[in-house]
Amino acid sequence: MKLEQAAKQLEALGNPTRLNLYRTLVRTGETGRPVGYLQETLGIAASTLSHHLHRLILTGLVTQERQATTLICRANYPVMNDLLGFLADECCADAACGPAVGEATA
Amino acid sequence: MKLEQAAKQLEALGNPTRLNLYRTLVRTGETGRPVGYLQETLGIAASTLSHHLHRLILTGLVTQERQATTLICRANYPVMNDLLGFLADECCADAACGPAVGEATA
DNA sequence: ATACTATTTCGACCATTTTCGAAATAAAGA
DNA sequence: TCTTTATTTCGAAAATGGTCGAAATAGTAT
Repeated sequence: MKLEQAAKQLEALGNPTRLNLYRTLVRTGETGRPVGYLQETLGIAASTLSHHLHRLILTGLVTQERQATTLICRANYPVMNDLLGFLADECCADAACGPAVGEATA
Repeated sequence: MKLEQAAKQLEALGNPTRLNLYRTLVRTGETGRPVGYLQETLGIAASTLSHHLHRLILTGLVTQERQATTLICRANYPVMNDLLGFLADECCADAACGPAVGEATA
């Protein structure tokens, strides 16, 4: 994965409101949640939520699907996994993360 | 891990310059790198680097140790692991994440 | 003390972010 | 069509971020 893209995704998650929002969606699972539900749950202005949602969608971390008048939001798990993979590759290339990390020496 | 703290760390990594810097340190391993080396490698102003370094240090992702006149910077692997664990927990707690990335048991 | 090297802090500038309420749009129903 | 519900876009204000060069500081050696 490209560093630029990873940075964008990390930045998207690097805001408490968005991380909370994203966590809600991740925990929800494939069924997803309507925007309105998220707005009530998070207790922020609809326009603010829309803005954050947009940012998450731009990075690919979240997807939306319309069902009648409501928009269902879902966490995009594969994208999350790619991002985790990027971080893990940088950190745990050698799987020696737990103990210490004698990585590049070998 | 607290959401606020995770958000701060993600935000710290969510900037291309800092992510690049952090990646360099992660790949370097326990030996670490002097600030001056990083400055040359990344090709940014010393003051800019210092600013970014400071942010990474504040979140705990990077540590510094003085050796004579030079400061050695190192990635703080345990902190990275905690962050990965937080993300993995949120993602793979019970949802169907394709390939498991980091076993959050760490 | 003086000088030298390595790094940080300061002061500034411009760009981006976060947030809100008001207004606009989208979809479906009466 | 006209309403109602759900959500986004617009406009704007305050806060934060990223960058640099110049000046200040920390540490060591002479």
